[in-house]
Parts: sequence; C-alpha cells; structure tokens
Amino acid sequence: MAARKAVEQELTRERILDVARELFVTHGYRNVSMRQIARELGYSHGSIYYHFQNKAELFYALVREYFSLLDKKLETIMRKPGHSLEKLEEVLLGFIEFGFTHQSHYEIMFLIKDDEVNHYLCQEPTISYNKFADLVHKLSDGRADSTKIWSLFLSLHGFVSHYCRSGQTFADVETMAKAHVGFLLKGLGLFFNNN
Amino acid sequence: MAARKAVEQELTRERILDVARELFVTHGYRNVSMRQIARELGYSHGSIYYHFQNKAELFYALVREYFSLLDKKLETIMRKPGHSLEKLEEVLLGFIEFGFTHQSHYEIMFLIKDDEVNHYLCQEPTISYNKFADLVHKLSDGRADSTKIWSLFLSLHGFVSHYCRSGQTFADVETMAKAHVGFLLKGLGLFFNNN
DNA sequence: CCATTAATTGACCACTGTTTAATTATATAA
DNA sequence: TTATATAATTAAACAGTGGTCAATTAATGG
Repeated sequence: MAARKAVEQELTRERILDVARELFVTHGYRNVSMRQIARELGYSHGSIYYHFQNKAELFYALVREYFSLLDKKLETIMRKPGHSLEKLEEVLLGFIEFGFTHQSHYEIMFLIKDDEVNHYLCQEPTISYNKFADLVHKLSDGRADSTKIWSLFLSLHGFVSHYCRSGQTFADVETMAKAHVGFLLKGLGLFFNNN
Repeated sequence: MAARKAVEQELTRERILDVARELFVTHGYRNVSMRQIARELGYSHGSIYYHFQNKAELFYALVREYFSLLDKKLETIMRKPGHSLEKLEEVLLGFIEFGFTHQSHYEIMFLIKDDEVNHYLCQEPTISYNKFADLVHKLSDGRADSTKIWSLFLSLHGFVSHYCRSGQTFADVETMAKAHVGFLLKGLGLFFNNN
C-alpha cells in the first residue's frame, strides 16, 4: 500500500514550492499546513518531508529569494538618476511598497518569531538590512548615522507590520505611506517640502 | 466518572486567569495551551470552557486590563509637573517601556493577527490609541497633526514589535530607545538637545 | 537478472482548540 | 425531608497540526 510513483510524475522541490507559494501568498505561513500542500499536489503529506526537512525549511526556501528581490529593488532605485534626497525618499517608500506587495513574505522575513523559522533565517535579514543601511548612509551624504538608520528601519517596519496581512494594498495606504516617509526624513534632519 | 467538585475547591475565572497569567507572561499566547493551564490547575481542560468561551476570550480577559494600565501610565506622566516637551519625550519613552515590561501582553494588544483574538479586541486598541493621540496633540501644543501622530505611533510600534518576545529587557535597549524617541521628536519638528 | 537506492505511502505519535453527553454536587421548592 | 432542577466537572471524541518511520515499490547500476 506504499509506493513509488512513475518517474515522469515524481515530486520535486519546485513542484512543492509552486503549490506552497500559491497557498502561502493568500493564507500566510501559519494558515498553510503541510497536509494542505500535499492534498493540493495529490500526494501524502509524508512525501513532502522527503524533499524538505520541515515546514520552516520549505517556507524558508520560498522566502529566501525575496531578500535578494528587496536588495535589487533598492539597488535599482540607487542607480537611477536624480538627487540623493529624492532617491532616499524613493528607497523608504520602496521598502514600504515591498512589504505591502509581499505581505506573506514580509511576515516571515521580518515579523514571525518562531525558533524553527529563525534557525533558517539567520543571515539574510542582516545582509539585507546592511545593504539598506549602507544605501541610506550614502544617500544622506553621511548625515544619517547608524543609530538614526536603525530608528528609520524600525519606523518603516512599524508601518508595514501594522498593516501586514490586513488585506489593505499599497495603493490603499500610499498617501499615508508618503506622509510617514516625509515624517521620517524630517527625523533624519533632511527636509522635503511636498506636504 | 464525571463529577462536580466540592464547592470550596470550585474553579473560578480568577483561579484560571491566575494560572494562565503566569504561563502566558513567560511563554506567550501561542505557546500556552488550554490543556497546559488545566493541568496546572489540576482540572480537565474541558472545565475551562465552562468559564470561558474559548482561548481568545480567556486571554482577552487577561489583556484587557493592560489597556487601562497603559492609559494610566500615560496620564500619570501627563499630570506630572514639567515642560510639555520633556513630558512628551517621557510619554514616547513610556510607551516603549510599557511594551517591553509587558511583552506578552503587548503581543496580543497590538501585534497578533488572529481573527478570534481580534473579534474580542475591537474597541480597546482604538480607545487607547485615541488617548495617546490626544495626549501627544496637547503636549506638542497642537503642532503634531493626526497624520504625524499616527506616524509617531507606528514608529514606536515598530521599535517595540521588533524586540517583542526577544528576551531583551527595557534596560538592555534603553539607550537605543532614547535615541529613537529623539529621532521621532525631530520628525515632529520638535527639537531637543540631549543627544 | 539481481541488488541497491530513491521515492512514496499510511499508520502512528504527541500535540492543538473545541464540543458534548454523562455524571454528580449543590441549591431550590414542595 | 425529599424530590427536582441547576451548575460544575469529566472523559471521550472530533478535526486539525507538525513530524517520524517501517514497509513498499519504481528506477537504477552492475
């Protein structure tokens, strides 16, 4: 009553991730179970444990790529032409937009406090944060020290995490997000006159 | 094999809450189960459901009082003598300290995204926030509009939620907390020269 | 063709929150 | 006092969770 399937319909990490991704984006880490994923795939849930050590590793694989996606997004803004201050504003707004566009991912990346998840996610957040900090430091012409940058990050994080998985889109909060960024730029000592 | 116990050892909401509180403070909402609480009490877990509708209601009862505790803390600062700006600084720092002193409570009050919990927690957060906003508005001599106050709150929330249930105490992060508050006061357009 | 390996299953474990019929102590009424 | 009704407790059950593992079978290599 236990069997191996024909090779052309063998399970792969990719096939599992595809199904997991879909469920995950709409329901979030805590509301997607290994059995749900397996059911969707037409396999027993045990088979997933052949391809992934556990749930945390599966979702880590799903989320890992999003750290570099965030990095790339910030770097793209960095490389655009324009004044530093405008670009800095874009970076901060970009972080918020990223959080809203990938709420389920953001939840694992920066929000969930789970020992098992944190076991896998030990490097990526730090690396991404360092890139963010470096960027802000440069764009502020060195006027933002590391303490202020950390405050900045926590303040952006507060914005995203409050709305995270609330159902609201970035468009819904864009006005407030811009105001928030303006507020934070002022905290940095960099003024901007659009509100 | 099922029984009612002698009246002097009857279970009460208070006795349940006492045990729940203790477990809850050290382990948090998600890591305390109804069965654990019952075991600790020496009762079957079913009995708890006679006194509370469900887990969310139990922990709601535990957390409810902390909203007014927060209100009182802020009001106490408000009533102290001193300049508005110094008091405003104290209010912001006080919010952070509250979050750290009651991390498990803060988690339910402002952090957890759970339909069942949110069902019970529909008024309290708004009421407490309104009090906070009113206070900040007054202490800033009307210079902080509602948008800026919301930014302020989200930024404080970011600070607390990042460290929440990390094991760190307020003392551990006090220096950073003070810097964060300074940063935010600058965002409000209110300057202060202690760092 | 046979031995080995790789992939899959389903039964199992120890949990979780929640419901409910049965039971019994207590309070109330006759 | 006694019968009845109510209030409190229990154990069993349900449906779910993450995770493990021996057994099975397909594919592979010698």
